[in-house]
Amino acid sequence: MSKGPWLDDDEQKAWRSYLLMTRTLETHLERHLQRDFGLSKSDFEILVNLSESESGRMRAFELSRSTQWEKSRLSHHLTRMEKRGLIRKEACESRYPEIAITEAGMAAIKECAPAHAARVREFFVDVFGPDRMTVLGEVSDEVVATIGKHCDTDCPLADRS
Amino acid sequence: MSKGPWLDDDEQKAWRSYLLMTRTLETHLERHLQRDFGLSKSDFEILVNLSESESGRMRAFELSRSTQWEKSRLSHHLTRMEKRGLIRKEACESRYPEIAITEAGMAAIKECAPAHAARVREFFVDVFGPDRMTVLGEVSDEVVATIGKHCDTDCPLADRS
DNA sequence: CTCGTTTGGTTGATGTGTCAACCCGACCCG
DNA sequence: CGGGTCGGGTTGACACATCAACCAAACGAG
Repeated sequence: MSKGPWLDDDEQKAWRSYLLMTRTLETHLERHLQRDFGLSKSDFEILVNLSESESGRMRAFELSRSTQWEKSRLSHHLTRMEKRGLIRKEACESRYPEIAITEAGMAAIKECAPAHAARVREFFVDVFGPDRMTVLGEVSDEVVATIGKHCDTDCPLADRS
Repeated sequence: MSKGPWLDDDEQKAWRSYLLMTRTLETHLERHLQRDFGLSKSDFEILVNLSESESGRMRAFELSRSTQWEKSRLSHHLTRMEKRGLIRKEACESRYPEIAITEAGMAAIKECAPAHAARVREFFVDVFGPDRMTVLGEVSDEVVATIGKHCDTDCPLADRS
């Protein structure tokens, strides 16, 4: 702000390095997941959430909250995942279906999680090292908080679920 | 490596903070671009590259190299952008068409670039501050290099253009 | 009670990304 | 000359994301 909107050369350079890094890392992890286990990043995210819940079942809006996905995206993706046998929508007493992870879904995530974690460690965590990793965690939270503060009063990023 | 594949609690926490940050920042910037200027992140990336070239025209494979996109994605997106009048594919002497930015495309990016840069500054660069930003740039390059090294000998991430 | 609003969720249209297949000219090797 | 194969690019089918519209039950105020 003190320096106007534009980025100076150093800032540009660092920003573009960051952009390249996030893209490279993301595509690398995603391709690995896809080609070795047939799971997309989205599949993985859903399965992680379900498998970390006690009962292996959650309501759709809980998933929506924890993944930050739009409800329609979630709905579409869940029907696709159901078709592939990774989850099941099962009716329960109170009107809305619960989303349950299937045996196949559980097996899939148990199989790929260690390899995925190993890649995250090898290509990211270990490259940063403990100190820089700690700093990254802190500053990430700050960035999220800053955007959140701005959006509370300005734009509807907080998902109109 | 010394610690096995799994992430410990601190690492998990930092990693998830990072994931949340990248997603939040990306969707925020993208929504802003879309709603205020009608441009997607992809449009923006193409237009930046073209507008930064001297002549305002590039061959498709140059764009492919600098954006790191697959050729088919690029081809599809360019035809869509041409339909919207942001670019033009024009024949030149040597067999392949050149991609040229149009007046409309130039106008679009000139209009949105300052606001975009301002948001990057406000929500990211200024939150990091100069020191942490410098470190981020360095470590980003290291991560990219690490992944690149691994993929040279192992998997075809380097786009089989 | 009834009407309006909120909440949880689905649907369809459309835009975008990915994969595999293909096209075609150039270049190389026999 | 004849056939690889490589580089640059297009195409079609499909998976995925986004947006707006819709639906039905629940809630709240008049």
